[in-house]
Amino acid sequence: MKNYLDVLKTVRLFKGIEEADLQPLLSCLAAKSVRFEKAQTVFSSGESIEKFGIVLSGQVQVVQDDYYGNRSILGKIDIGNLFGESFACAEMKTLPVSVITTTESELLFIDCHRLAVPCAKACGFHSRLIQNMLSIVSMKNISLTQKIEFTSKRTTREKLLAYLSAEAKKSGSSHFCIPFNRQELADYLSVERSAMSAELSKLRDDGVLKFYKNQFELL
Amino acid sequence: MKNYLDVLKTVRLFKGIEEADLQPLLSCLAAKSVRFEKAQTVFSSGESIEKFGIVLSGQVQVVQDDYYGNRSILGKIDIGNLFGESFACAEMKTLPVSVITTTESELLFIDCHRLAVPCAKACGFHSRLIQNMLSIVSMKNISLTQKIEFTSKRTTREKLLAYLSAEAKKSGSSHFCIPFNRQELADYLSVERSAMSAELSKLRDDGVLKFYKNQFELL
DNA sequence: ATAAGTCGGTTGGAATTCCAACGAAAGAGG
DNA sequence: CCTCTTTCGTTGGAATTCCAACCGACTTAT
Repeated sequence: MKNYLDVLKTVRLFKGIEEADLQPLLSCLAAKSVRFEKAQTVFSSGESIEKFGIVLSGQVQVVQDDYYGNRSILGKIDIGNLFGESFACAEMKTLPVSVITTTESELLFIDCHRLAVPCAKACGFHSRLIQNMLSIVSMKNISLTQKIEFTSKRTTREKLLAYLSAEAKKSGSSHFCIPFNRQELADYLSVERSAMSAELSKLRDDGVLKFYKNQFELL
Repeated sequence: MKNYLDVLKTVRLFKGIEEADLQPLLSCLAAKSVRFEKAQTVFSSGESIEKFGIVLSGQVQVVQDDYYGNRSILGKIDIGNLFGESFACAEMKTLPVSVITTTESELLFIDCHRLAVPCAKACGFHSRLIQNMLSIVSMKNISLTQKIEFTSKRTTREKLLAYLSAEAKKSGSSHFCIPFNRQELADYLSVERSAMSAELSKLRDDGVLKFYKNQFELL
C-alpha cells in the first residue's frame, strides 16, 4: 500500500506540519485508510458520523435525496480535500447527505474527537491541527456567507454589482480579474447566463463598468 | 462590575462546563470584558483580529460597506451570542466587515489561539471548549449550505418545495411546523411574500400540500 | 365596543428573468 | 486552411416575479 505522502503534504489540515512528522501524527490520530470500489457508499444519509474523510486518491460526491427521492449533487471532492468534516464536528445525529465514490478511491478517516482531545503522548501537533481545522471550517463559513449576500439580492444587476464591488474591494483596486468564466459566474450567482451577459452589457452601456474577458473595471 | 454568570452559563461555547468552573476558565483564557458606549466601533473593516467577542449585555451589529460606501446590516448579535469568531479563527488578514454597538454594551473578548493551545495549568476544559467551538462553526456551516440549496433554486415554487421537503424529512413526518411566519419565510428564501403566498395557494390547489398557519403537510 | 395593528391571501399590471436559438470570435487540432 | 469546440453577446417571446394595493380574519389596546 502506498503511503500517499505526496498527497498528505498538500492537505490543508496538515499545513505547517513537517513531512517527517506526518506518519507519527496519523498513528496518533488513529487515522485509518480504506479502499473503496467505484460507486460505493461511504456515508449514508440518516446515520451518525464521528469521523470525517480525506480523499487520498479518486473522487467522492456529496449527494442529497429530497423528500420525493430526487437526488442532487452538492459537491465533488477531489484528491487532498476533506469531506464530512462539518457534520462530524457538529455532532449531527442524522446525516442529511450521503457520500459516494465516483471512481475507485482510497480514503483516510480521522475521528473528530481525537483532534480536540490531547493524546496520551502529548504530541505537539494537536494545537496546530485544531487551528487548521477551525480555520478550514471558518473560511468555508465566510465564503458561504458572502455568496448568500450576493445571491439574496433581488435582480441580476444587483447580484452582479454586489459581487463585482466585493471583488474590487478585495483586490484593493477598481481593476481586477475574476476567477470565473461567464457560465461559472452565472451558476455562482444563481442567474441565467444569457440574462447576466445582457445585464453586463447594459452596465457597460450605462457607464458603470468596463470589462474584457474576465478582467473588470468599476468606474 | 457584574460578573454576568447568568449570561455566561447560557453561552453555547461554554456548554457542558460547570458554573463553578467558568471564572477560572475565563482567567485561563485571558478573557477581557470591555464596556462600550452606544454606536461605538468594536471591530473596524480592514483590520486583522485575533479575538472574537461575546455579548454580555446590549447588542452589536455586523455591517458591511460596499465599494460605493453603502452600508448594509449583515446581522444583529444579542446577549449570549458570539461575533467575529469565523474571522478570528480563519486568521483573515483584513476584516471585510465592521462590528458596531447599537446600545451601550458589555463585551467579552477571547483570543482564538488561547482556545487551541493547551494552557500552562493544563486545565481540563480546553478539549470541551474546542469541541464546542468546532461544533458552533460547523453547525453554522451546515445551515448556511442548506439555505443556499433552497435559495439557489430558480422559481419560488421550487424554493418552497425544497425548503418544505427538507423540513418534512427533518421532522421525519409529512406533517410538520415551520419556525417562520410568511414574511420571515419569504426573507429566508429571498422571495416576495405576496408571490410566495400565491404560490403556496397554487401548490395547495394542485394537491401537493396542505397548510394551516405554520403547520404544513406534504401529500 | 371600537379602533388600531398584524398577518396572510388575492389581484393586476409593470418589470424582470427564463429559455431556446443564433451568430461572432477565439482557440485547438488535424 | 479548415473544422470542431468553446465562450460569450444578442434577441424575442413566454413565463415568472415584483410591487403596490386591498381585503378579511384575528389580536390587542383604549
